[in-house]
Amino acid sequence: MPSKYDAEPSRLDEAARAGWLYYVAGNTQDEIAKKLGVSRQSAQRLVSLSISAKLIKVRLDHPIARCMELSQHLKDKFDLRGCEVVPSDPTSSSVTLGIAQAGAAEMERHLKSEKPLIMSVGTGRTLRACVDQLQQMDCQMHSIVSLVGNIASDGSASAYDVIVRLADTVKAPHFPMPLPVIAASVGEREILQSQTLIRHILELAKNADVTFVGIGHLGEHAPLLEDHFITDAERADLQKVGAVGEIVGWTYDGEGNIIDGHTNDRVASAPMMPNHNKPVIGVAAGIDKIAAISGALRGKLVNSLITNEATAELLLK
Amino acid sequence: MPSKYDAEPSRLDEAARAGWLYYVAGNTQDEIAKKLGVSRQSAQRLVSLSISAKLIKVRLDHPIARCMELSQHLKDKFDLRGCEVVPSDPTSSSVTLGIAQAGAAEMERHLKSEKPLIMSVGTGRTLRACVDQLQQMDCQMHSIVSLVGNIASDGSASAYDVIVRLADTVKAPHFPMPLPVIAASVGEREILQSQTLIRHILELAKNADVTFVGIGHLGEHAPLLEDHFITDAERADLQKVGAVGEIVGWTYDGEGNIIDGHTNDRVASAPMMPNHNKPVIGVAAGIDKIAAISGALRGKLVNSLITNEATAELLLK
DNA sequence: TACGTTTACGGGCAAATACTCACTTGAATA
DNA sequence: TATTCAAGTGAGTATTTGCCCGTAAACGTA
Repeated sequence: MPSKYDAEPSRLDEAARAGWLYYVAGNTQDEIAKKLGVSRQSAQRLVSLSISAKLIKVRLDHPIARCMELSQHLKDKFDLRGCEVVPSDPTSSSVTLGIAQAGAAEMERHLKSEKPLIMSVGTGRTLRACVDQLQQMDCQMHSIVSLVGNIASDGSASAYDVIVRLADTVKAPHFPMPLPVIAASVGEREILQSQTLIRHILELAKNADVTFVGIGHLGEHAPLLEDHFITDAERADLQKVGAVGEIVGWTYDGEGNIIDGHTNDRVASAPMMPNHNKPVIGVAAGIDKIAAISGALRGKLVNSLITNEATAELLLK
Repeated sequence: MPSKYDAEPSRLDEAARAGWLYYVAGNTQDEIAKKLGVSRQSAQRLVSLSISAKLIKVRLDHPIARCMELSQHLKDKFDLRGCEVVPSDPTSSSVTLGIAQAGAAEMERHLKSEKPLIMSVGTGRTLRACVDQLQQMDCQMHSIVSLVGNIASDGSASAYDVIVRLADTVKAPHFPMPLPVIAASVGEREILQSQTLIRHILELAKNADVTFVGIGHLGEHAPLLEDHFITDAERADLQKVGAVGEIVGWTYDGEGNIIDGHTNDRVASAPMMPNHNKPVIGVAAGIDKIAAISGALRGKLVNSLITNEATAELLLK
């Protein structure tokens, strides 16, 4: 297997070099071509590769007035510890655009801490996008624990495996939860959660110093449904009793009250802790998530929010 | 008085937004212009402002990034034409690992030139390692000339015969210097260097288009000593008068000034040319060479450097 | 060895971007 | 009120970049 110190630098090494020269040093592609001894076209390919391989990470470091304003209003209205609003691109279809970078920055901020901390994380597309924006770090003193099972109904590991990727990038010890999101029965949940290993993980999660979760809606394309954790009948049922959103599998109504019974009887995730005294950061945006986010904020299921401009405006309506 | 949450966005806000749309969301400046309701040129100015105001932070997440940064700092600090820093493998004891490949690549880059050029080379373990990494080429139009004698004190050819191996690999006419590195006396040097053949070689060396040299230290295991070109007494003597390093036999102090007298009176190598206007590339790494490399850079005995990460960090201290 | 397939390369060109210059605006000042 | 000056604007233009496409080398297969 080729190592990092291979005689000939891998294509990615060259791409990194080209990307650095282009974005950091401000060379033109012609200059890069000359320096690396390749044609201009090859240099262009390398630069382009450095982006597509996610080697280049761009962030905006400026509080845009409009976003600051929205964030302040959200903080006031929902009594939040923190709130970050990133600009929206009205024409972009990507919901995680911008959110991902902001989420990653917030994660890094916590992970940079000298003293060991426990970070707990949920799962989902949004969190995964955040984790993809993280820079490599060395966080061996921290621990990362999953709040939610990563076993899909068919037994495979979830496609949005946030924790492994996260721990991999920041080189931290991690504790995924080898459980389904929702157990087959109440009894099964009892049995699963009584395992020593799982109890240890749940204990860790309870003591987490900071928590990052995504927020799922229960509409037509509910993540829980799309990932086959619940059936469409169950979803319809939940909606009927007023459920509007879901965090790590726990469904709740418009006021943020955890739904009694239904699938919640079988959710194997770590329990929600409304009004938690540590940062619990929800990362979510999108028009179809408005009700879900609003509920989570009202019920104080999360006490911090990272979202975008458009979503923030709707939440303040 | 305008508050932080003023409705009216400042120019920097607009710049931030434009920068965000450009770098994070990937819009073209035309699209940004449309969205912000300004002309395309203004959009360009905003984007450009977002960079010059350092609102946009670009990071390269790859081990190479550190090397690029170090290389840039070295270039700035010592006013170098070029500088390449290769990753260090902290677990490897080999000092030439990586350097050799980088050096070979640099040599090849020059040798690929269509128009005939003269390459002059020093000697030593490091250069030998570079040459061993060269690929076969056909460079009959170029000439390769040695800067330094290859006759050891016992009359044998040096074990690190760089030039013959180099010329052999790239099939170029070559001019080794049939001299000792250090003549027995000042007079002997005169006689040796007055030979027509030698004078021709020295003339060639003076007109070299590119030069590659190793950098030797004068510590306990100084190459000059180990190869029996100088005695331990001479070495101690040189150290006493401040010599820290040596290039093709010429010893110099911490500021890169060639030592007056001592062994330098008898060095038979081509003369050093500080501040040369052609590339003079030093190839060296290792903790015991720090002072020697630093001196060579300060005195502009070389104007380009190929080294490794660990050495680069120490040089910048 | 011959042949089909994949991969990378570089020429060329249209789109996108950066830069220059002459002009406008508005605030400060004589 | 006139003048100066800094900052911004749009037009025009040169440079840079992104991408298509034909060619060639590399690779796997028969």
